Amino acid sequence: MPKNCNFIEKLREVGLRPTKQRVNMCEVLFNREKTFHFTINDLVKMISEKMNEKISLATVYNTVHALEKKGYLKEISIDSHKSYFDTNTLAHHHFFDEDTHELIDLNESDIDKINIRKNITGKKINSVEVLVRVASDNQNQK
Amino acid sequence: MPKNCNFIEKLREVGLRPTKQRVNMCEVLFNREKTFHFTINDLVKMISEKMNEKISLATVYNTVHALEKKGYLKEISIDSHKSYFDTNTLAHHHFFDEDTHELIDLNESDIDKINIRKNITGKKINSVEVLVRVASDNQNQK
DNA sequence: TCAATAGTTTAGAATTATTATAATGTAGTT
DNA sequence: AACTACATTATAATAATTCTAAACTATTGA
Repeated sequence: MPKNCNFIEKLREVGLRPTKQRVNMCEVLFNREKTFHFTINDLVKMISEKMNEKISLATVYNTVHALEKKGYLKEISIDSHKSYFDTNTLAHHHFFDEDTHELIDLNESDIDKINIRKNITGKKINSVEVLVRVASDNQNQK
Repeated sequence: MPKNCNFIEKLREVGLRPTKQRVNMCEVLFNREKTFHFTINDLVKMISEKMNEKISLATVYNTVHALEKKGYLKEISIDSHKSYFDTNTLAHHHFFDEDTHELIDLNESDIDKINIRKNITGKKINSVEVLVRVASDNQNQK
């Protein structure tokens, strides 16, 4: 979604009612230069601050899942203990910093095209994603 | 770990007391031809059957984590709702079948060597792993 | 061999993340 | 304005995992 667009119309277009909570969530998520990664808890805090009032945790879960279903968010499974979401919904690769638990996008140009030689009969490939785990140079692997 | 080895000695070598529960867990996990993937619940069932008595869920969690820390198991994060473990502890790639939630290992030869062109100062690469999501050919992506 | 002790197992309680529920509220339509 | 369908909310329920403290067991060394 482009910067400074009207999220009321965007939401309506995809069949989601543009409630106060949803519009605020969209502004927090999409009204920015670069895509980013977040957890549900991060998002609750950010929206509550923006709105200057509480938002129900259940609403954030519901709305995140609604946006995910419409293709505006993507869930990232990296750490089994936390669920991350990404506003970059294209298939892409990540660095995961094992020290800070920070997630960093890799550009297409940072990695060679990946060719999968095996295929499974009756199954098609939906996505191919690489996870590069990194950690501080002067300490051992966790 | 090779087939039919004595897990009592193996456990002792890495500093884990060879208790009845741990030896049984090792036999379930490592006394087989091929590496495999499992969840904690799968494992509780398998060990209980093998022992012909109940094993505490807490013990399975403790022991899986002890084996993981010693490098005999590896956690795989694919599905944020379930935690999978793998007896193949080498960095390797996977197919994930989105229909059945089955996890299939990819051989080294099934995929070209991956070259990461970007690097982060002060960080070293610990692993590079590819996840290929597949689904039935005649249905849309989940 | 046998007691001391340090690590282990256990059932159940606690915690955490997520989903369900049901009452209240609100957007869109007439 | 009023109806209706969908949303939001606080709270309860559920599920996965971790914690706790008492009972147990493998190891050590007298």
